[in-house]
Amino acid sequence: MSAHNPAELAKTFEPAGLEAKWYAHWEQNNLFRPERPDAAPYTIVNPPPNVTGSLHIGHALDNTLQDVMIRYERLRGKDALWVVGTDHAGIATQMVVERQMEAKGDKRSNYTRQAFIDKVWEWKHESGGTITDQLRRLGCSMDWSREQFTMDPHFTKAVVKVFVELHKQGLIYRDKRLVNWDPKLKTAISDLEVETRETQGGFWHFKYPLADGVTRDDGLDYIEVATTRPETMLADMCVAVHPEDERYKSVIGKEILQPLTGRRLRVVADEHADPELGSGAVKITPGHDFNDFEVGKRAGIKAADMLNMFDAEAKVVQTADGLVPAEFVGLDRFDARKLVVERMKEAGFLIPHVTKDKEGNEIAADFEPRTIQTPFGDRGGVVIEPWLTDQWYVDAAELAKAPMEAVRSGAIEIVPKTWEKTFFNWMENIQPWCVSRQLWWGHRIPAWYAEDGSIFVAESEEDAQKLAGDTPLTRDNDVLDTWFSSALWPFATLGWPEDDANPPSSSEEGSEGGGAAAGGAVPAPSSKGDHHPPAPSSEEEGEKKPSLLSKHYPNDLLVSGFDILFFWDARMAMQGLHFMKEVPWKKLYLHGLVRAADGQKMSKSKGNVVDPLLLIDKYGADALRFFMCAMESQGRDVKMDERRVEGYRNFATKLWNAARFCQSNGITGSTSVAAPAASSAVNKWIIGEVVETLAALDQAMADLRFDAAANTVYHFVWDQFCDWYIELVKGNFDDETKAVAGWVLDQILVMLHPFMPFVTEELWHALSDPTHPREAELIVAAWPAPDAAVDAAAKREVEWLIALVSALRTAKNELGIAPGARLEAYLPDPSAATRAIIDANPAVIERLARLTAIRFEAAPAGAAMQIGAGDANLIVPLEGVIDIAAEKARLEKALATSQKEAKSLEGRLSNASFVEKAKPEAAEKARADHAMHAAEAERLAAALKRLG
RNA sequence: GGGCGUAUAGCUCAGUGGUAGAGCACUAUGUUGACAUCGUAGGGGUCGCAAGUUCAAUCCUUGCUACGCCCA
Repeated sequence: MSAHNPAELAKTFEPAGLEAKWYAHWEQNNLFRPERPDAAPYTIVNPPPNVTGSLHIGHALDNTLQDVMIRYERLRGKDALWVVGTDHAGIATQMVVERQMEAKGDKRSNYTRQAFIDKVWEWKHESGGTITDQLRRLGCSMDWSREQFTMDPHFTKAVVKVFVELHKQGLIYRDKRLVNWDPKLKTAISDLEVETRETQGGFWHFKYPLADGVTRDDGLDYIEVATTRPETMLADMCVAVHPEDERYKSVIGKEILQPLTGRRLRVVADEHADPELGSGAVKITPGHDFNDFEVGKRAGIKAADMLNMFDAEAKVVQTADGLVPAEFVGLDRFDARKLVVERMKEAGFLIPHVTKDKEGNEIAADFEPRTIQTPFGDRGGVVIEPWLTDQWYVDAAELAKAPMEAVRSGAIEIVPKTWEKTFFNWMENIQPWCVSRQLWWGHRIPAWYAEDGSIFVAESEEDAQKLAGDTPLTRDNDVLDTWFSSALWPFATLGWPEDDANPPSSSEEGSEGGGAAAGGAVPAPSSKGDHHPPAPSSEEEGEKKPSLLSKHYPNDLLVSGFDILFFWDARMAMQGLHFMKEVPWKKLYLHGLVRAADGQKMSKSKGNVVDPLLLIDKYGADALRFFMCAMESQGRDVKMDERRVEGYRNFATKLWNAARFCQSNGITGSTSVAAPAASSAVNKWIIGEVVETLAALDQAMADLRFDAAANTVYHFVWDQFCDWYIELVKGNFDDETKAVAGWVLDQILVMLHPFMPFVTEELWHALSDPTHPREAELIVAAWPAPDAAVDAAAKREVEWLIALVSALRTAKNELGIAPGARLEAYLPDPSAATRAIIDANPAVIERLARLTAIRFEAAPAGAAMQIGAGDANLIVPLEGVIDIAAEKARLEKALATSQKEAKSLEGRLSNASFVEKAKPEAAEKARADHAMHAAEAERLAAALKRLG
């Protein structure tokens, strides 16, 4: 059915051309999601990349793993849906557009809100598709016909509904509290968006004089306080001491006269003050410090009364009591810090930090140097200012209950399991989630305010107005945290809240590209084999199809980096369970980071980023994908190793050449899913190897062991099929062998397809039998169902031949005999089985073992080498050919090895407690191994003796 | 300070209660009806350190050391 004629394969495998060709073919023919209404669903939603983003190496890992799963399940006959889309990424996108404006000397404030938003949409239409094109280059088989965007109208509807519902349930509320304020971006951010970094700062000590002539028990008329942020003293409201601290007990309740502002600060007792730390007394600025906020509240100060000394850019403003000296107003926070210290020092209230130099002289400094844990905004990169504002909060602790239960009960399985602890640790200590952002780009909060300050939350302005009566309303200016909307991804992308079978899509091309494309009658492979998972019983004619949402929610799997476990995964679990009453996905697979070759985190500033697109250009997408899978063992970061990518490109070439060789021998693709009938041992053997490989592969996939899966196929293709099967059958392409080889090659292509989709699809068509063309593209072919068993006798036979050939090659190599030298062997008294093998395989013995004959009689006297294979010991006369000393050395070395092994096992077997306590199978194996090594040693000793 | 993870061949990594494997690199070599992006053969590891459990520990337990990550 392919338009691509099977033609003779080119001598070299060139990935670039065939990648573009096949991707376009798949997408145009709707093969990423063929119509399979009756098949069991399999669903993954893609972590939506930022619309501003471009493909980085982490995306390559994350999406490769998902594509492998989707292609695997599609091949297994499922209705595999991989939802794709992009995230509107509030801050990031707004920053990109603002930066563009800045470059033109323009700025956001030159525009109305709506005009700016129009500009962002303009940008999105022009440049927002970069990453989706790049995902295509990686070969990702997403359902592009339903591409989503978190600012799509249907998505907005879902976001609004969620907000209104949660508000109704009291799970979203407005509160005045300290938030993490980013003074550069001028917005609140959530605690997760704050990055704590160590900075070099200082610890300043000050005298805070007691007011009204009060003195402490020790006679001092001041309290010493220390701070890392002296500027905040402009908004100090009290001084806290520990209630049990004897030094200060007598002054609790008395007042301090703050030297700079002249504000009277009460001395309060609070356990937050640590007597062991510094002087044991702390100045309290409830409006600008999270700890102080709590102390202030305990001291009876209401949030509304807490003094604020900063504006949105963290410049000093006058406090409500008007006590900030005029010279400070308008200063940046760091300039204010300098001036505060200066003025305090001038007034004699700075207590210098005294150290001694080498000579013992005292040196006084203004402050004690200290490493400070400083909060930075992860987007803006500036120091976060705790700021007292009204914001919207989600009661995360309440929403966290269901996800925790789901993980506990196993309804959500976290893979690898080690992440469970981290998940619980965060969920159990979760804080209210600040979801309002002071931005223009995003989902505007559906809340309206009356003039008296009362709030109306509703799905539309109309509804809000109904609630409010005829008071004029103004809408909340803020938008929601981007993660608030992406938390709805697993169900809002499937049509919630409409729950329509054909939910809206944002893709303009969607309706044309999707559906039953012309000629797209792709057979559902589930009809081809009985190994497929049972499909749900087909609907009655005319009965309504199950909706997309009901069919594909819960999703089967989510694949994400562990770095977004809290940001995204946990929040999806919260919203999914709350609104759908079911888990968003059954399994959560967390992978690590892709690190640079030296183990460092990749970052633009370090300049060590590896561009996956360049790797694709250089080695092909298949090689990069295979690398990602082969390196993805659970629980470890992937270290970038370009040479390994190269190695997997070589692997693709190897397969290519093997296919080319088969093709040139008249081998074509198979028409049967079941293995062809085979009579020869070699053919029976390779069929059995397919059966074993398939079982190992399926197990690895079930375990989500991508490394094991990739390595299983790799070794089968290279070590079994190329190195031995092809070599064993060379020169003997009878009809049975052609059929078996063609079938095996087909199984290889199918098993490898999830990992290397491009080269396998190309070969699939290249090998198509012109008289029986392929029914379908490989991407929608049937997963192997050999319907065959491992033939133990054939396996023994082929393994014996392999052992013989290997032993001969090794011996020749070690004795310096030309590998191609044709020799003659003697095997007196062969076992019946061995003799049968030899009799049945003259061609192999002649061509691979390079033996002109094996004579079942005693060898003539003279120099000879000894070749062991299984129970047989062949004597290969080498009169005049070899150096006797070399052969002796070789045998002695082998003898030593065998004796060492035998001795070690003998020691174990003669240990009474081993025999008594070891597992029977362990003892049995030890006995068998011992017998084997002992016999080998005996054989080698005899051989040595013959050499004299 | 709390939590998690990692330490196995020169490098990147698998793995198992019965004394270790892969890819790359390295050494030697190039004969057979695809493949030098290849073939053939080979060398290479007291499985971080110490103690314990066990007939037996690279694997289990504890401690230590080093590195990494997350949280406070």
